[in-house]
Amino acid sequence: MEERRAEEQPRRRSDGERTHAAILDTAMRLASVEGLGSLTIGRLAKELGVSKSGVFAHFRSKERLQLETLAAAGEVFEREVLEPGLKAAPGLARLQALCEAHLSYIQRGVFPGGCFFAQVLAEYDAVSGPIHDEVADGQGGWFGLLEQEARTAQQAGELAAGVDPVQLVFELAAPVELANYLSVLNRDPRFVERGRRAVRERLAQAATSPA
Amino acid sequence: MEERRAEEQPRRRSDGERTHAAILDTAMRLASVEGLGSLTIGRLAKELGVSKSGVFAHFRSKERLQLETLAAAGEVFEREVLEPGLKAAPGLARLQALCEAHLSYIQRGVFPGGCFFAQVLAEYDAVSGPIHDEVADGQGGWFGLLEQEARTAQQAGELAAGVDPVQLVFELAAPVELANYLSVLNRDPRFVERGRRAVRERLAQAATSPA
DNA sequence: CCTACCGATCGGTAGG
DNA sequence: CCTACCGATCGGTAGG
Repeated sequence: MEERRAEEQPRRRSDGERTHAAILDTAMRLASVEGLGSLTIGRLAKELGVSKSGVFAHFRSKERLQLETLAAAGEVFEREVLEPGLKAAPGLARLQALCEAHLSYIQRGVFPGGCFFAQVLAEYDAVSGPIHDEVADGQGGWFGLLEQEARTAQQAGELAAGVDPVQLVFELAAPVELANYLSVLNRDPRFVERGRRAVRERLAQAATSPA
Repeated sequence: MEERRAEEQPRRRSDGERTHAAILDTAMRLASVEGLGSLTIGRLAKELGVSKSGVFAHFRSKERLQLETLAAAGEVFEREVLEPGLKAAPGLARLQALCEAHLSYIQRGVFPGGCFFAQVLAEYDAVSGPIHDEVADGQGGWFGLLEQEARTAQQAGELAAGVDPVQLVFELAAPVELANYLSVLNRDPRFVERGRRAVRERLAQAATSPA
């Protein structure tokens, strides 16, 4: 028997699921600014106007809250960076599109504190534990994807034979990363433009024909 | 009347000054790993085997402790990066030496969590206040120094006339920054080598004669 | 989802 | 530098 839900469409998700998602949404915004370690259950509760144990019940430990927040930010990254970037054709075009999507996501201020993963990377790079490991995995996956596109580009003759794909990806990701930190630090989007220029010039230099 | 101090040389500094310096030393190490915001007076006290108020008395507020820790880290940076880098002749040689000194300081693990300023940059880029402002000033000063050397190099004909000194410094600093984060994240010094290679190649490309 | 509570720790103060 | 203390907040639990 089908239930009639015409008037209730926005409620296909249960209230509990919607609250859960709302908590994670606030948690992502807070953590992008102040860090995942500064997230506190009480602070989130106040921000959302619910009781502390009301928030706690959704996660059962602070670490699970942190890990779920990280996973939720991963979904945002996929939607805002991977999805638009992957629309480009494999190879050089896609490599450039992924870098540009990353820069655009920084420039648009998808997270108020800049790139969520740049924040937690710096925060957990020297701290062992499950968050460190998740961040390292995510970072490795992102670079791996870029390297794959660089190899595809090279096999297609779009990149010079002498180019090292791993080194190239390092040199493309570096200005994007710095653009994020400096644009947030100085509240100046011109740093994103510097990153964009660096990426374009590095790609043009590695390409077999002028871009 | 001169006091005889032959046996007491290491005590030219008073006990209070030595304790103060010892607290800051521990604070720098802790903050480079866990962040300046995670510094707590109680934690420092335990680490040093003194009472909480014993530590507190040296700084009178947490913010002063943080700002003094930041200033102490600045002195380390001057000693470990600026001083060796500035020994090189002004211009291209010095620009390269400053980048190399920065990479070496990362690779040597002067701070256990990697570059102290990379840590606090990411931590405070989106958080307003005196720490943010100090970090922004320090970052601006460092880039300004590098840009000055780039201009000197260009005026001396060591860099091509078409090179934008500000953009060049951005593109030199970016791989150093990423090298820091990735070498710490993956506990793998080969990322420092990637940064070094990127800096060398970028400088060689900007130079008027092959390096 | 709530109130009420636990022990631990926070930054900071008083008084010595 | 110490002990002793303050109110606030932490993560988490009990019981509903």
